[in-house]
Amino acid sequence: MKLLLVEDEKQLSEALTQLLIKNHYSVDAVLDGESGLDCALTGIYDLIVLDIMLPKINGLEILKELRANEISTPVILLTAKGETSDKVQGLDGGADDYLTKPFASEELLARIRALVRRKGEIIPDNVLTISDFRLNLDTYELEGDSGSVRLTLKEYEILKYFMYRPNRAVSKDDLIVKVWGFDSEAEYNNLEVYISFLRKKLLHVGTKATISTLRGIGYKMEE
Amino acid sequence: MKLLLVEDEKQLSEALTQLLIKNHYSVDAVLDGESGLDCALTGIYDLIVLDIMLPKINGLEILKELRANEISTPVILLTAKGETSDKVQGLDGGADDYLTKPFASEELLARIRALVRRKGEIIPDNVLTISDFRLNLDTYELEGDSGSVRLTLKEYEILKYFMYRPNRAVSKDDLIVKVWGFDSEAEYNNLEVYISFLRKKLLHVGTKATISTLRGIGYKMEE
DNA sequence: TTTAGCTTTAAGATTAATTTAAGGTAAATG
DNA sequence: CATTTACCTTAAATTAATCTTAAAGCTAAA
Repeated sequence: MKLLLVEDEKQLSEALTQLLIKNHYSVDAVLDGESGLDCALTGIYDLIVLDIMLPKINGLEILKELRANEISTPVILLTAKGETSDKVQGLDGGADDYLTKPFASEELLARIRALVRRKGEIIPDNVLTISDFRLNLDTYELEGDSGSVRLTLKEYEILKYFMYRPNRAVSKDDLIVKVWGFDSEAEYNNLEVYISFLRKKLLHVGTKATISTLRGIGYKMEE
Repeated sequence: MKLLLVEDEKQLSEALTQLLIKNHYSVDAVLDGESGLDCALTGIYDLIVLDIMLPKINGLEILKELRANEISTPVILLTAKGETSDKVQGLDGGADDYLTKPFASEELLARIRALVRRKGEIIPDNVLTISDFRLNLDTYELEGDSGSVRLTLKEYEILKYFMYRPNRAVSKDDLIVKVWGFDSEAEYNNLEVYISFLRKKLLHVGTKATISTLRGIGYKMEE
């Protein structure tokens, strides 16, 4: 998680940098608006902490420029006490949150956490996760610790069905109805072939999860 | 979790209501199609169990009306035996699942769980409990204080039969009919072998419950 | 039309559940 | 007490379900 800190008061900048590093963020700190804008425009940051009062270019202009360039990195503005108009302008200009100096470290950390989280919610990652592997619903890819594979449509649908019901017995009939349709002529063997394919792919991406067979009952995905 | 039950056979309706309440669902039951549609249109239910043959408005029409009003509450249709065209129409019309009468309670519960789960909620496993051990109906596992074991299909069915009748005598003939089917050629010895298997597994998971033999009568599971 | 990639079919191999069978144990009977 | 009968337990045999692979069949895109 990479943060950009744009703050000209050297002492405060260093203190915040220390604080953020201690909390496992990777931090780039710059001391004036011009450098701030340059860095911010790269778009590589997960979040920007931006002071408003800055030499050369002020924070609000940076923010405006950023949004004009369609960079949607979340921004927390730091404003001096009482400057309510800054706050309004800032939020109107696309800031995600603001903090009035002086503030408690915990306050800043909490807001950073909230924004980083919110970002995750705005762009919901369409991924189902079970133990040590993931099924990416957007790309039809099965992702594990030692790689990822494309799944075909049938493989995907079968695995998805399992992933909604981890550690539960699933009957072949139910699976066939869900994947091939209720009026399909698909035989058990069709499903069995795909289970075989899936097991290979699960192995290939290096997950510990397995599809175990329950003879006469069906299958069960075990984490 | 709020369910709507639309079923005109009063006896069945009441039986199902009891069953669902026992399984911790909150249930509204109505006896004709008109009321059914009114209730369903409120959209407050998490799932609807809908009979097809109904007075006033039939189930398929209710379903159609619902979907036309963009109400996407999951629907399980109840259909009389053999009415395949109903089934086809129903699933085409936006039903999520269907069940042919007569059906086992467990079957209905399982399908409700499956549909509700699809909405992303976590549903606890369905488990039968007797004194100090449990039969997990979703995983086919026997769970005790000192571990759990997989049961095979026959073991599972026999144990389930006992657990629905704790401390009661059970005849061998009944068990054989239930597990092997009424026209099976299974000998008493077949059952006896499985009782032996089960006793071992019960011991293994560390329960105090036992299956005692009643000479000339059958067996009894004692807590 | 050709091609590539899925899906289905089919057949033989494998494996685990189930059944059979046989020898032993304990309860009931007389 | 002897004997019958029901039941238990184990291991081997059988059966049926499932696995796996390869090839054939499809379908949509090039």
